[in-house]
Amino acid sequence: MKLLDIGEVAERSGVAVSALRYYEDLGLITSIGRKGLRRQFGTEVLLQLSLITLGKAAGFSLQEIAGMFTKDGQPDLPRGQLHARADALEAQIRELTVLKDALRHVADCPAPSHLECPKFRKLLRAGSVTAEV
Amino acid sequence: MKLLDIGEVAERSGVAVSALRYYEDLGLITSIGRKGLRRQFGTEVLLQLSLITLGKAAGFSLQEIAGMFTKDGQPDLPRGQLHARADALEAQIRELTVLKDALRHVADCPAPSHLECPKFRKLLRAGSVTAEV
DNA sequence: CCTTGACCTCAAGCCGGCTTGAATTTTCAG
DNA sequence: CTGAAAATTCAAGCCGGCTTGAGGTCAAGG
Repeated sequence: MKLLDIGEVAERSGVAVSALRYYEDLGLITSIGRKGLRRQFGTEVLLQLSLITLGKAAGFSLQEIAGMFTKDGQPDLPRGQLHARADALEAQIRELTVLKDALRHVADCPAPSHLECPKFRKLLRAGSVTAEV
Repeated sequence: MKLLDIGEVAERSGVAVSALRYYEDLGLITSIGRKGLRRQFGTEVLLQLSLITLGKAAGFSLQEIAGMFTKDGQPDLPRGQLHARADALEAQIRELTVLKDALRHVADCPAPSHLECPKFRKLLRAGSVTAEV
């Protein structure tokens, strides 16, 4: 199996060298061994990094992601947790959609004060972002 | 006009007292004056806080939000910026949707290794979250 | 009048997720 | 063989957005 220097992992994964060391500290990835001082990574680390990046984008913390790999680096994905996160993402998507519409409305509404526009207020309320004004 | 103690503003806006002081430091909100030591706020601060909360939810930084109020606290919303942010939100929504689908797929796909499932890989690529594996 | 609870200021701390810097060591191309 | 490029460790710093703590002040109800 071809071994990769940390720099090559960084280049191919798009993850900074310093971040890779940090991930190794956290136990998120593992180097196969050393050549002199230098860490050597197997190519499977690239797949792991894809999953890590995916997990981060989905809003998991690094700690949570760490819990999704077994000690030997195999993904071990907790179905329930994933569905829960997917549900959370759906909720977030709905929220962001409301927000986006509110933003467009604010940008385009010719009313003197948005705060008095009933449509705008309704949008806000739909987003659970409102004080008791 | 009725004046509000900071505690009442906190209660009615859902924003912590410490956060309100912080916002005042940043110039995001303004107290009308003091009664003794105590800040007194006008009720319009509640509307401002709604907008601030909205802006935060939409991903604006506090600095950016500060730029959306005139010196006298009137909203002064930069249309272009709002549309740009709405566009960004749309992009984020698309990304999150892909993510959500990927998550559901991972949770349900019976394949031994998700990393080898073509459908999963396709989902990942669609989300621009992939390394050159 | 006096207590008490809400308020005040200021500096420091916390969170996650890295990045940066300094001082070294090693590898590899020429 | 040599010298540059790339790697190493470790501690400290940075970011935004607050929160916390210590120590002090004050207004209003009983």
